[in-house]
Amino acid sequence: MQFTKAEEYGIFGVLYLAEKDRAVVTPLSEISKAQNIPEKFLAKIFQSLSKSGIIRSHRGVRGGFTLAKDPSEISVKEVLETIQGPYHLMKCLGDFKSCTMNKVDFCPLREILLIAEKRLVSVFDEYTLSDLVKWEKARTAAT
Amino acid sequence: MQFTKAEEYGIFGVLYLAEKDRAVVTPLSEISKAQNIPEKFLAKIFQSLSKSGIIRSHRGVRGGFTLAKDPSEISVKEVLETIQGPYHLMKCLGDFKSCTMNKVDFCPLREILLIAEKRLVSVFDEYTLSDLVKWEKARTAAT
DNA sequence: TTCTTCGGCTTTAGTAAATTGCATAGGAAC
DNA sequence: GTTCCTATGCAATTTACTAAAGCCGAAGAA
Ligand code: SF4
Ligand code: SF4
Repeated sequence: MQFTKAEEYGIFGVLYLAEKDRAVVTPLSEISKAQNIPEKFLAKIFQSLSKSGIIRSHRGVRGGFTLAKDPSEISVKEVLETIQGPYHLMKCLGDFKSCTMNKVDFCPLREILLIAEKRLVSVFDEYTLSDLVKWEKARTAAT
Repeated sequence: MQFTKAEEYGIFGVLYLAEKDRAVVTPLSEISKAQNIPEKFLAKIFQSLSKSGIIRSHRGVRGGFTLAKDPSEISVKEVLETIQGPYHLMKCLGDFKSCTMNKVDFCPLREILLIAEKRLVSVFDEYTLSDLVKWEKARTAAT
């Protein structure tokens, strides 16, 4: 529900890959060091990302990770949801049954949360990793 | 950052008041019982709401709470932010200095979070308590 | 004075996030 | 095929925050 370290780390992890050539295999240790992320934590995150087909893993000597698709085809939403599951402002938004109070039939708060969440998630769906990389490059070029 | 019980309880608490005539003084015990909220928890929430001028407290025998303004003048955002402080998807959005990684100059993730948060909060700013009451009444009338 | 209801503070319990550790498996290099 | 490197998988820990309860004091109507 909230923005968590895992998500932040995940984004920066894939972003690091997105900034390189897709063919370059990058070990976890390098990413972890470059982005200041606890290595084991990033490992767990990358495991999920690998399973869901966003990145590809390569074991053995000189192994590591590469992006599985082009950065322009990976939405921010995709990355975030892979890491922490569907983003919900409150559990009941995914399933009305999980309402903690006993609003079995109707809940005005839920209505407004649905609207809010829809707008929120749409932002993450609109942007891709290549957008982020673009912004960063534009910024460093400007200075 | 996340939607918390306190916020949910707070909304339902004021909503209970909003459904009544503004002149009626309602004790915490009644609200707590009607909405299934731990009384002491609700007490703490109402304390903040009282301080920020959303509701008014009345002590002594037959005391309790009333709304300080008309429901149509109380935005959902106002209530939520009173309870848990400014809503931020990540701390750095309020203050760049509180960045946990060392992105001192620029951060692409922050850019996208700013956009997302703006859209999210705008929803809560658009609706007032009277909107929620209206929805509820429309619903109960329909069934 | 008395009883009721809010006010403010402290403490406890519960839950989830953040991090670390270790033993295993796959695979390149030689 | 041996060796070394790097990911994989699971368990355990620490930390942080949420949720809730408790206690005593203050205000105020009856
Ligand atoms: S009371 Fe409303 S907002 Fe809360 S969990 Fe139930 S449906 Fe969701
Ligand atoms: S790295 Fe970016 S998103 Fe994360 S705290 Fe710093 S500014 Fe915010």
